[in-house]
Amino acid sequence: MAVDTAYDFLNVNFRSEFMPVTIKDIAKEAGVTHSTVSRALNGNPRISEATAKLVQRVAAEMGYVPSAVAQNLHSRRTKSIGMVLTTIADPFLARIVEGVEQVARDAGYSLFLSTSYNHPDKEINVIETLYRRRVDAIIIASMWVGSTYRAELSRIKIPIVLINHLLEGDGLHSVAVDDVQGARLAVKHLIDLGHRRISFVKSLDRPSIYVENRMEGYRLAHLEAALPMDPRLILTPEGDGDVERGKRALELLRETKARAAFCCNDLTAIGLMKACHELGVRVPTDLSIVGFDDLEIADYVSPSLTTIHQPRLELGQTAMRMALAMLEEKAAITDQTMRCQLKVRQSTAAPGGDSIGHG
Amino acid sequence: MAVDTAYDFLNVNFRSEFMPVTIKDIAKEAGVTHSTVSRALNGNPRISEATAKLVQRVAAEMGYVPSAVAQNLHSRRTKSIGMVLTTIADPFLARIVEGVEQVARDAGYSLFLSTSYNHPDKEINVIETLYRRRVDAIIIASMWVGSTYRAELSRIKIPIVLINHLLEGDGLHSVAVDDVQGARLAVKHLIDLGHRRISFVKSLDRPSIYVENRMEGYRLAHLEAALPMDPRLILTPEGDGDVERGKRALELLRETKARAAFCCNDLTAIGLMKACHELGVRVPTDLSIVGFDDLEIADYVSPSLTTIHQPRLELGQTAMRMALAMLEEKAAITDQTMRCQLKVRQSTAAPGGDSIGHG
DNA sequence: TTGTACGCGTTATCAC
DNA sequence: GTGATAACGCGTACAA
Repeated sequence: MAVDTAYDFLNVNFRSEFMPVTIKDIAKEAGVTHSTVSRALNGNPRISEATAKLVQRVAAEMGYVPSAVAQNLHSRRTKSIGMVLTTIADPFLARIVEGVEQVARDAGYSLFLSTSYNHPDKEINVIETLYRRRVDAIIIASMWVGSTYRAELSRIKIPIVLINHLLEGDGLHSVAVDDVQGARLAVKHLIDLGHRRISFVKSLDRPSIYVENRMEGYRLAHLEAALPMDPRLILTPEGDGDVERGKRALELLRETKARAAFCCNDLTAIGLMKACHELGVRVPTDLSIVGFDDLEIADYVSPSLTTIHQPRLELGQTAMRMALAMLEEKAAITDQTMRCQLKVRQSTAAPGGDSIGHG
Repeated sequence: MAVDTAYDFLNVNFRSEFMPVTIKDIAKEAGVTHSTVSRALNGNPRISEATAKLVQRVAAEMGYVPSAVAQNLHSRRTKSIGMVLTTIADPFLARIVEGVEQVARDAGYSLFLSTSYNHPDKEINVIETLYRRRVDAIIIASMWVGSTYRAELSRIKIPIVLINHLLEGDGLHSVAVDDVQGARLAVKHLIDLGHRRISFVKSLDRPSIYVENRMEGYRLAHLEAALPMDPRLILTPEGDGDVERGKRALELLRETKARAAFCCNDLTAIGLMKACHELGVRVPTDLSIVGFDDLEIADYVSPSLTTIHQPRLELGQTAMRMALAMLEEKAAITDQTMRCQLKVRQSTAAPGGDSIGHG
């Protein structure tokens, strides 16, 4: 491997095949000092045209690539930001990451990605690791941290931005979607269609803050329409994963005589739709279904799913921009909350015919 | 901001609120040298119990977190690996990333993620950036690099693993799925069901190597069954995105009198299914459909999609293990190719009734 | 057992 | 214009 193994033991003038070229190597080759090399490569004006050219040529020939590690040590900035998520495979998060990455890259930042798998201990662990690596800021799109580890978080002396997890104070900032408004939109849509018995299908995959907020939206929509709420319409199916719970929801639904269901998220809605297909319940004729999230998949299923659009890409972009603003110590940063949008597709319609309870 | 602004101009004994604690700070506080601190914190045995305890206590009190940057500079290893993908939002890639991340994390490595958006220049750019950051290895699940930039790649003197892009020689290694075998499985399944006119729906989102291989599997399956191939059955729908092209495929299919379609990937298949639903073509009664990839979504649509399972998680895990092996300079690394599996679901059945061309 | 000195690869501040 | 030299934060031979 070594080019010069004979002098290996001297640990001098020695280059292994895998050791990157350094400015010292270039200096030796070009017959100048390493500081001259540094200047030549960084376009320092007070340097002779000749040596500049020479150094640059030698550097290119030797395939020199500067070490960001060394630069970071000096500048005390890594130009990298850490992102923690529950899991990358979550289609909801993927698009958020994309937004973060876009803005980060345009600003010259790289992205450290790590997952916590919804395990609180792992999550705080991951954050510590990111801090060791001296990322300039951390963006968290994970569920536990905010609520469980505020004390630990306050020890981390770098900007932290939480996504979809509003928290006030302590220098923690966040960007989130307005769940209440979104849910209200969804339920209002069903009410406008003429539905009067609308079920709310809860999901348990995410912490209750979501469910609570969306439930609140459900309540407000009823209030506005002066529609009474029946607690029996609030469903909490058991099962492994959102889709499975969505499937299970159909049995529960049959007993409620509801003709419309607002599901806590798209995956739950899709599970419910699948159960409908298998048991011959027609969507939307027999049952109207609304989801929440607007995953890509919502447009792929048949019938396509009416749902609440979360600006996920923008969520990520905004979070990263907020982190950048904090790094530049701009004016006071204010938490952002973004509005949702109703996407009417094919899974909702006016009620007609018999209820599924008697179908 | 500064704790001690009065001495700011001296640039000595000065700690800003955002400067992380260093071992020197601890040393000063504990009345020892920084090397003693280093030893105490790293569990060096030859150090007095008393000072060890003291240093550790002070370190904890000051909230010391070692700088990986400085450690890396010394060890010349960053314990991080870089991963480049076309886009994070691709559900196919997401699961691969998950596999990589799992193995990486268990081995104490962090993951740098960057995207190339299928833009060759951006891709080589991204790789250079990763190399500057001195990642220990690079894993590429992107399409262009291997074919277009072999010369540039050979300059990067760290282990590189390609996913789903077999390339021989030059120290480049790869792990890939056996597309030919997978496609063969898919088409054989349709033939076994009794189909004799099977369409192959191409997709253009990915480089031709995939299409070629899957086409080859299609050919082999026909050969084995002594079934003649009709070139008119090879469809290349135009459109923006796999799903859209899948939809467009239906018009083309109607002219072929085919009763079965093997789609190049799941998204194309799902587009086709959607078009079928909209135009009243029954799946699988009128048309059997097989996809390729086994995305999560394949199980969510109705009817669920018969497809070829790619071990995506394992693909990522294997790639990362291969990178680790190369880092440890184990015995010669051999490229891996993994087998696919047929997942029979609801979108395929024996042909019956009229063809969709006359429906 | 602990302190001193040096190196890791860069940048920056001095001199000359 | 260029060469020493220090510094960034940490680890570690060597000396004491």
